[in-house]
Amino acid sequence: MTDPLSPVFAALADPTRRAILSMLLEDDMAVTDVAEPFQMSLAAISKHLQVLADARLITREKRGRVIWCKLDPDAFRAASVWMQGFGQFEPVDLDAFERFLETEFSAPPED
Amino acid sequence: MTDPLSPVFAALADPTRRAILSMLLEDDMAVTDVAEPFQMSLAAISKHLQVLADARLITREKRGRVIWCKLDPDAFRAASVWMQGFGQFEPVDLDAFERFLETEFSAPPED
DNA sequence: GTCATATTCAACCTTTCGGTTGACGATCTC
DNA sequence: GAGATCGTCAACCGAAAGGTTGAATATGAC
Repeated sequence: MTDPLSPVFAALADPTRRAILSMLLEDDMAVTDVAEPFQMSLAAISKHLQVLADARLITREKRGRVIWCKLDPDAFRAASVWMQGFGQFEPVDLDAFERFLETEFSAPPED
Repeated sequence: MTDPLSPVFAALADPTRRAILSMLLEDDMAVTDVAEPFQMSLAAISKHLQVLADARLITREKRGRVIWCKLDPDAFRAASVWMQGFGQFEPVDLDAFERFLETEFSAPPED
């Protein structure tokens, strides 16, 4: 079953994991540092990070004996897009937004 | 614990519940009609609807012996706003999006 | 090589989740 | 009132979630 959305929302359903994501918004972090503010075992945090990685909300990269965790925006975007389908009955003109996105993505990057 | 986000994401984590929400996007529905396309008992669907209602993603209103379910946009919006905090480091040109929103909201509707 | 550090693995426990079935209360129809 | 329909409740079940502890595995420092 290829349902990428379920693991994303399931991962976001836990306040500890959302807190971790907020921390990672500031900066990439090592596992031990992620665990520090929480009153639970390192193994528990390690599991939470695994859940986040399975949902592709974060990536982990090993450098030396330290594993660095960083946010991965892709899964956020997919979930966000799905949710915005339910924003349709709010004031933003979605057709206009789509036209905006099209020009936004098709335009050659300037520098 | 007042954590409104956790039940919302937990509710969205189940594909059956997301399918129900998509159906409600079309129109308000009675519980029996919601259950019809699914291969599970009415009681199971009833539980799913309870979860969605607890998360305030839907509201239910009893008229006669029929209970009508309808989407409630507020919880969607709250979750969507939270997620957009993590979309900020994505490639979409946010400044351009803001300009888009501004014209979108300030321009008098043309026809 | 030895010792400390960083992280995961494995086994376990308790609680929650998602489903079932059968009985029940309300409501409409006749 | 009798009978069908709408929806929930209650009890149960197996699987998954979220935590613990203790051992294991890499790696870095000396």
